[in-house]
Amino acid sequence: MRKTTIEEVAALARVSIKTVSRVINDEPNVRDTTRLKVRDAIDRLGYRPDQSARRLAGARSYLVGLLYDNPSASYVIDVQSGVLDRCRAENYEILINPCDYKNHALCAEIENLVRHARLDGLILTPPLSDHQELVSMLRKQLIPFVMVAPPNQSDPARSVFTNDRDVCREMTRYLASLGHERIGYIIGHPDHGAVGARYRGYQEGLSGAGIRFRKGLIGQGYNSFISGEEAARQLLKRKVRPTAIFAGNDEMAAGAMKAAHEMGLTIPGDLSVAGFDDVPLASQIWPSLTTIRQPIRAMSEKAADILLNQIRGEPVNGLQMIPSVMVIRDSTGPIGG
Amino acid sequence: MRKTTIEEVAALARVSIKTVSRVINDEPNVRDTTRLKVRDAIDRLGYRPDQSARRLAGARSYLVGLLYDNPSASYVIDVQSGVLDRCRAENYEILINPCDYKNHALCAEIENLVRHARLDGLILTPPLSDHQELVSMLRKQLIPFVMVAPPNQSDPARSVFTNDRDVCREMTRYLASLGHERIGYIIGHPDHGAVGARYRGYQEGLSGAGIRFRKGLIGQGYNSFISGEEAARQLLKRKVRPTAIFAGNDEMAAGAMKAAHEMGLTIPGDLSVAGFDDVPLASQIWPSLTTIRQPIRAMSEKAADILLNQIRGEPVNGLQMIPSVMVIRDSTGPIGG
DNA sequence: CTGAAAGCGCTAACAA
DNA sequence: TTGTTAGCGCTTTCAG
Repeated sequence: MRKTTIEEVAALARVSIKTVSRVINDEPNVRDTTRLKVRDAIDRLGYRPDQSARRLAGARSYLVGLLYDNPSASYVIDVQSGVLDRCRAENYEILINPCDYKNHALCAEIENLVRHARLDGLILTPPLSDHQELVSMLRKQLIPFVMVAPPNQSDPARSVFTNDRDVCREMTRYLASLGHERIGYIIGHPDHGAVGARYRGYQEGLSGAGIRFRKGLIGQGYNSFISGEEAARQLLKRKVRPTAIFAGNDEMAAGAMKAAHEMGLTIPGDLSVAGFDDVPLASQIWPSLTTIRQPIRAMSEKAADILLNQIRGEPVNGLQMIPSVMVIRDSTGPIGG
Repeated sequence: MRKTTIEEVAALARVSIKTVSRVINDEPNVRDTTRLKVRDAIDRLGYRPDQSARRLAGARSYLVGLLYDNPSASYVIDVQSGVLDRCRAENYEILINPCDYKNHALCAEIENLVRHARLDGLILTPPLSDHQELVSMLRKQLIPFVMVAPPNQSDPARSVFTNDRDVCREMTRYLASLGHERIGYIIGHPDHGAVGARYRGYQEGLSGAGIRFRKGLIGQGYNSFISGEEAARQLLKRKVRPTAIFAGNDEMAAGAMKAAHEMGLTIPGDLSVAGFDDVPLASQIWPSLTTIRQPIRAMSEKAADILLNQIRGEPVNGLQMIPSVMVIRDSTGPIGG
């Protein structure tokens, strides 16, 4: 069974192929009755336009690139499925493209990729959304793009945010409400844009609860398990050790838990631990991790929406913010509990 | 800067476009000197053929589909990156396609996908490699495909294996060598083909160590954390409880660890636990999990190789087996240790 | 509002 | 061993 082509649709609908093309592309200047007739023929034949032919003939490629350099597999999978859903629904394909954000030639490579694969647009996820050089290049080249969780709100029309800061403030206050006063914090990788917002949320949470900020309770991590473990070990070795540790992501929180275990501390009895992201790990360690669920899938769907609109030249509505929510599990509890 | 086309290459090399086409496609019947001349022109111009045009004109699409329905994000990401590497190197693109293996219309959908996207071939990962209906459909339709870790060796030319059974035997004997005699086993999801081989390896390991197989030490899981937790809880409630538990994957092993912790058992003091896969979780829980590292990336690269060869009609060499290896960490130790 | 004709950049026959 | 000529299925002019 051969694929049905635009000609067969045109024949069945008794119009020219150009009219069919107009209908396919939602172009104006087609009488409603004609449009209906064509739509009907399309349905009856199960016709779907050939992407290669459209790409070759037209200006658009119906292809968007998805750029990522994220060590968290579950993050990437969530982003992919969100974007896939949206794009397939609109007959766009996605080109997944793992990157190395430290690669000095990254900009050139991406520019090349866009040109060669004729990408209609790009979706950037952290830490690529934080890559200033890349972002300015795209702006300069007028390449449509959208950023998931960029570090600031300077380009809201091309961004999807979550409320890192608010929810971190909330988490800190929650820990305080359990009686904790020495609440440590492990900062994430400095190259990661959301890191600042989360840290600020923590600080605000402290002051909101009337707790003094202490530099000595802050550790620097790099988003990895091992970095969290090391940072926590330092914090826990102090004379006045924290009774709670809030880490900038779940991997570091898990590392902190390991450090605590190895030092003979029980969780949450001697130490409460909280993370951020709600990766699968969070519910698979013991005790299960109190954390913050980031709406990754919803954010990526929204990002795809924005990008497709942008590509079509349609207006993009206001600030896109999808809230993260706290998930309280077993790794946090009342002080001395 | 417009993209350079085959015509410009032909002009520079002073040959016809057909000759350039022959060189691009590694076709025979081109004099070596001509081939060199053309290659040189291609390099000088930085020419790369337009995929859409090739797809439209030719029989091949330079597109392969990657099918998966796997809850483990790290597994999928590893497969993707292995396949991507190989395919991009050969100028093939991949179409990632999450599936639902329980969907009754799956076969029809895949058939449709192949036809509509004009896929040159398909890579199946578990549990899709175990989907008999799908596999026979592909065979019948003469659609090139390759299976990662299929349930049996009935079609070695289209398969990449690992030595599940051998390495599970080895792990079981390792546990026995630590003094364990009551070694429990949690079976994975029955729909998953590798499950049988792993279980058999366990049984062989027992008899190899001179330990009697006891039905009462076997639990049925479904590859998920929670199923492992429940199965382990049953096993540990028995009057003569196991001193070691070997689970068919890491998630279930983590679930078993949770059950043990909640029952007040220490690991590995009271209970040794081992898993399979070496997902990131394995090194991020406490104590870190003794497990078996599956060479997912290497297997998928090999799978891509096999598929591309098959597509080109080149011969496929013998049985492809890439061994898994044991990774001993802290969740296993001498009995009563 | 609709249609005819000219490509997009390449591969597939077929000729030479 | 090489070149010529038709398309592949669609979008884009440009004319009606």
